[in-house]
Amino acid sequence: MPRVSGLRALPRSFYLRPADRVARDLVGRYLVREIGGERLVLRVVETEAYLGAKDRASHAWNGRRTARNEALYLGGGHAYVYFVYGMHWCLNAVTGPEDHAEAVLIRAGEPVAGEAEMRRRRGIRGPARPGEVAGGPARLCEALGVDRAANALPLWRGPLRLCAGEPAQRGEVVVTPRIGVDYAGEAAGWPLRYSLAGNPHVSRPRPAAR
DNA sequence: TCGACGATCATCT
DNA sequence: GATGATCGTCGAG
Repeated sequence: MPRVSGLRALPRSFYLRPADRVARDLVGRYLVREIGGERLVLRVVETEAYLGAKDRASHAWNGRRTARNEALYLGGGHAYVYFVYGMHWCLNAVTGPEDHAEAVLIRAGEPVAGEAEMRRRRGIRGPARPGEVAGGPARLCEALGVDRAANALPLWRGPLRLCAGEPAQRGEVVVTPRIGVDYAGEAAGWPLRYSLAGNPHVSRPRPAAR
């Protein structure tokens, strides 16, 4: 398990860059969740960038703006949490200037602190296999108790925040197409998924086996 | 071990 | 009325 040293929240300026840059830079950082008197910490091992209006896989494709995705337009550093498939929540960090609607989907994390509580929230009894606790965007949200209530929260402070810590080295990050966006035409092939090479907590490691 | 499929519902057409 | 930025289960090999 990685060491945690001085969890300082990333400043708001960290997010005021294009989503692909932020997505790459978030790998290896820490996601801290304060809930129910517990501190839960994950090391981010997998992210995906969504590029807003020009990106067919994005909820903001073609300028779409609805009550559901309103948080995407808040500007860099805010959380965008949405509900999918009738039962799952997914967490994004909005990036770039207000109204650009770019974001980074946090897809997987490695438990660093509070793993027992995360297992409890996930309904896992006994030891968890690698990736079982937070290997996947919906699993990650369930483990951290992230749902609609976390939508639009600021990530640079408060009960849900992204913190510094050693970012991943250049050669440690694998870049591949995004997961589950086959419907998105050309955008489906864009290399916007970033994961820690060989890390067992990454979701769906099989297609990215290289 | 792997692929197929059903669950389940907010959101949009 | 259709469709997901998913996951767990089940059956086949």
